[in-house]
Amino acid sequence: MMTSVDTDLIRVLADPLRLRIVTLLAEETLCTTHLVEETGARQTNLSNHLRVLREAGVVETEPCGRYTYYRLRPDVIDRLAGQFADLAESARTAADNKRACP
Amino acid sequence: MMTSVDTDLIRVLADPLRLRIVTLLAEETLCTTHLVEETGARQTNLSNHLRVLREAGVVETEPCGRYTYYRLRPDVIDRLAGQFADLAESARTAADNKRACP
DNA sequence: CTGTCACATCAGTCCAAGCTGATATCAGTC
DNA sequence: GACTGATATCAGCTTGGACTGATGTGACAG
Repeated sequence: MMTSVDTDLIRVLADPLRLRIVTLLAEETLCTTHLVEETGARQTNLSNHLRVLREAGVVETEPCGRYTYYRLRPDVIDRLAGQFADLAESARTAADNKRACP
Repeated sequence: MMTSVDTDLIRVLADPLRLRIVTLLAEETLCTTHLVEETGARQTNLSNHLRVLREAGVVETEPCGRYTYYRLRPDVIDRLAGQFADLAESARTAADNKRACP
């Protein structure tokens, strides 16, 4: 069984600011203005990161007048958690597999 | 409750080659030579990545003569899986929290 | 329709980090 | 000791991607 983790998804979450955004969105649904306040990042920068998160399917948007709400998609995060759990489980099972030196 | 994920740890795992190494090590304990064969990467490159993984505590080494065995630490991966699971859980709970527009 | 505000896009800069070749180190073998 | 093979370290090159300022677009208020 070759448990593999979604590389692209991790890379998306590996940026400090993006992870901060995701953490904030795990608590409540916010729009860009709120995120600017919370993170202190420039609007342009934030907008770029939100685009990455959106294209990766990590967040979904809900337009509301001239505002845009961002919501975290729990299933995506859950899938990732599962992949890591499988990896850890696999490592535990194969703890004593040691390939012989060539 | 502010569930936070270890940024440094994710960044370490966000590299494709490093994630490949981790996946291989989840199946069996290997030494550098094996990893060179499996991944096709140069020895120097691999050694650099292994250093990063070692310093992050993701893998542990076991010298064996002139070989060095690398073993994955399941607890570290498990902790990460738990952090993501918490994040997803938090997002589910707070699904309807929507901060009002300013 | 005009101004303002929220948000996205574009073009350019800059730096962290991945990759490499050369070299060092250390363990076995002869 | 001399030699070979396994692994680590070093210095330099190069590139992806994060950040920014300027600008575009679209929605609401007046």
